[in-house]
Amino acid sequence: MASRSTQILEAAARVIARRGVRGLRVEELAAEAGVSTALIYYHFKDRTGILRQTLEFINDRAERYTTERDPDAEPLSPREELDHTLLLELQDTTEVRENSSAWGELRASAVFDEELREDLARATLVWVQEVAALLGQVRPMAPAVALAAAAERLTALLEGLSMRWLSGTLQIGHARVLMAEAIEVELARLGR
Amino acid sequence: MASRSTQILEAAARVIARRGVRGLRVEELAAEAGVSTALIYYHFKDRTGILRQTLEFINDRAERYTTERDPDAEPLSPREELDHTLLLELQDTTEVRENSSAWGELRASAVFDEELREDLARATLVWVQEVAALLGQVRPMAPAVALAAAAERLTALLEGLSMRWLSGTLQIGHARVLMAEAIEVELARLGR
DNA sequence: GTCTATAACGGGATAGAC
DNA sequence: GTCTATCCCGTTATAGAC
Repeated sequence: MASRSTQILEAAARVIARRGVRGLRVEELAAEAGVSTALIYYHFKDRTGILRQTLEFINDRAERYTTERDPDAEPLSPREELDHTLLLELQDTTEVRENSSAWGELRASAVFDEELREDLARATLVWVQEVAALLGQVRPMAPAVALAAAAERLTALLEGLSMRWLSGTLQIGHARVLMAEAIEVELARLGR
Repeated sequence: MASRSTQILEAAARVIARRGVRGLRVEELAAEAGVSTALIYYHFKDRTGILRQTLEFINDRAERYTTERDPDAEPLSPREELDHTLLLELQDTTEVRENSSAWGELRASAVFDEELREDLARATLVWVQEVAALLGQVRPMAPAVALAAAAERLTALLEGLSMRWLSGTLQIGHARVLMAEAIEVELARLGR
């Protein structure tokens, strides 16, 4: 059974996906969690505290759905794993939507908030290196700098496509096609 | 002499670059423009109206600095014009920074604000078609759908790189290199 | 731990004079 | 067209009962 705090954090993730970090209203969060606003303040210091812990919560959850795989399923080839990793973020499921929204909010907020930058830069670096490593498995002969550059482009593109999807500029299906082609394009270059 | 409305919009671009769309306070905007808050509401319907027109304003301005060229300079080749158009958005000047910040904010805000979506989608479409046309001049034999897809990827990548730059995750010089290489990569594919 | 009720305040928007 | 003054609503946060 999830604790009250967890229940509130889950509700917060849903509200943030719907309204954004800066659109989160404590009253709406309370309604979403089925509790009173006062109880929110019993469990969390203030609005900023809610936000910080929610982003942590979302990050942990993303780690789970990105990494975790059915142990009975046959292992993926490097190429499949690459596609899997990148295209997983372009799926219209509640969890991915919530996560992508929060990530986009975090990225956009960091432009005006020094405090967020370091965490964001570190998380981005980890992600880029992960993708670079996967690219390296598919193209073992490619030089490291080329792999790094391709990984930076693919992840930056994913962020761009994700924002266009979430902001209603791009259909999710089309975004996936564009992303898949981008992987092709980059691999073609790395394979020369 | 710029009109009052223009003066306010210029101030709005500066405030948005500093505080973000959601950090824009009408009072701060009034101070920045050197007028009263009431005058803002004389010239604009409401806060959302300010935002919408500012988007239009920065778009027009971007159009200007992207398109406009010294009439005495020799004309650019299609390829040069393509590089020019895309790399201009990755320059550390006040105007570009303001435009990119505002654009990123509007993109992020549109995720949670229906009202902004249509304008943003239209502006994006215009931009994508412009880039697709330039790509078509460099690769006249490429099919239209391939040109459109490449243009969507390049512009989405530019948005992604721009956000990383503005949020302090990526050096501007490196962002330019990545963008330039992306153009190479896409042209290589279109040229097959 | 959880609620109801409300204090306190920030900020969008307007009235009305000039 | 532009200002000063202010209204008033939405939101955060707390007090105090249970």
